[in-house]
Amino acid sequence: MSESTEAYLQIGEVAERTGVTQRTLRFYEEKGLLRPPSRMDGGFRLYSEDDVTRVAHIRRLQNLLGLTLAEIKEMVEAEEMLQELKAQYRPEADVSEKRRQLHEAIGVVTRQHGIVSQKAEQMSEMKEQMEERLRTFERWMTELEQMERKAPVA
Amino acid sequence: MSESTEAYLQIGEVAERTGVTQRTLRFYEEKGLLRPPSRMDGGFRLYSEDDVTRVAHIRRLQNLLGLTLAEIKEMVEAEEMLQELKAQYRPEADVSEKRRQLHEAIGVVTRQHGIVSQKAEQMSEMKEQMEERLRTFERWMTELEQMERKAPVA
DNA sequence: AGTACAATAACGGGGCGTCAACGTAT
DNA sequence: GATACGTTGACGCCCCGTTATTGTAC
Repeated sequence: MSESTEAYLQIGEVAERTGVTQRTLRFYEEKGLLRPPSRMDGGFRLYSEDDVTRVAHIRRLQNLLGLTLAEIKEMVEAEEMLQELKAQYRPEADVSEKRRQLHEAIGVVTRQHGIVSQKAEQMSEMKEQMEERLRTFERWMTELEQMERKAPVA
Repeated sequence: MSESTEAYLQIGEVAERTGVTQRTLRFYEEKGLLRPPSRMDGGFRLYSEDDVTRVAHIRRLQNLLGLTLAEIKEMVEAEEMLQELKAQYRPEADVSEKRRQLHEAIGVVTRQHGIVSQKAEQMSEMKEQMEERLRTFERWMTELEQMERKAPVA
């Protein structure tokens, strides 16, 4: 169904598309957040579309949830297990082992979901507060303008 | 109306109540995020309830919005201007100067509000995604359990 | 033979954690 | 005089940004 044998990206393109620097991509690799990509003969890194997705995911976990790279690494590893799980879906292998892995993955995502829910709630609180403050400011501004009308500057 | 002349807190109590370390409190002071508190004769820092509020505010800006301390400092300074503004509300002083300050404060809060809105939206997207993933996992789990029923382990 | 892009190595900075050595006393 | 709490350094870690130097070619 899908064609195009050359979906490979160099580090610069990945950087551009994900909004991180090349340095960051190499750093993530060094820390085990990204699997070492394949290389060209000259040593240039060749990334896949999957890698782009991964980076985007990592960034959301960092920016939105404020997780450390160590925490993110755990999650990323759990996701890899799922990849395996999906890949070996046919070969029935050890079913109880699969159950164990799946259970762990559910745990990870459930924890993530808890964090997101909590943060989302705090966010809306904060948003409300800010909106109220803005309304107050606008009132003050109006009052100040009326003062200027009654007692002009000079 | 309010009594109790001694609402003063030592650094340890502030740390406990705000959930940051003493190191962090001293660091914020060093960086100008907290005004240097008063001191006892021996040199111990004495914080006010206001300081506790400030710290909580700073932390929300850090954790929820992911702002840098430099950015937070700007905001904190804008808030101080507002304190003045409120305090000098009677003394009519330079009205156009007040307008300028108020205008700036409105700008700051508006920017904050923009960030919050955007993040809140991304949050709910993420939450949805996670909920869908969880549903998928549960389905898989059910399937696995059925497989075990048909072909028991040993 | 020049340009664009990539590779590794190394130093630097923000935001604290973590001693160490020493002074105070809610 | 022992205990809990506080003070100022100073060094270290994490997550990269930023050169600098050298090699490769989607």
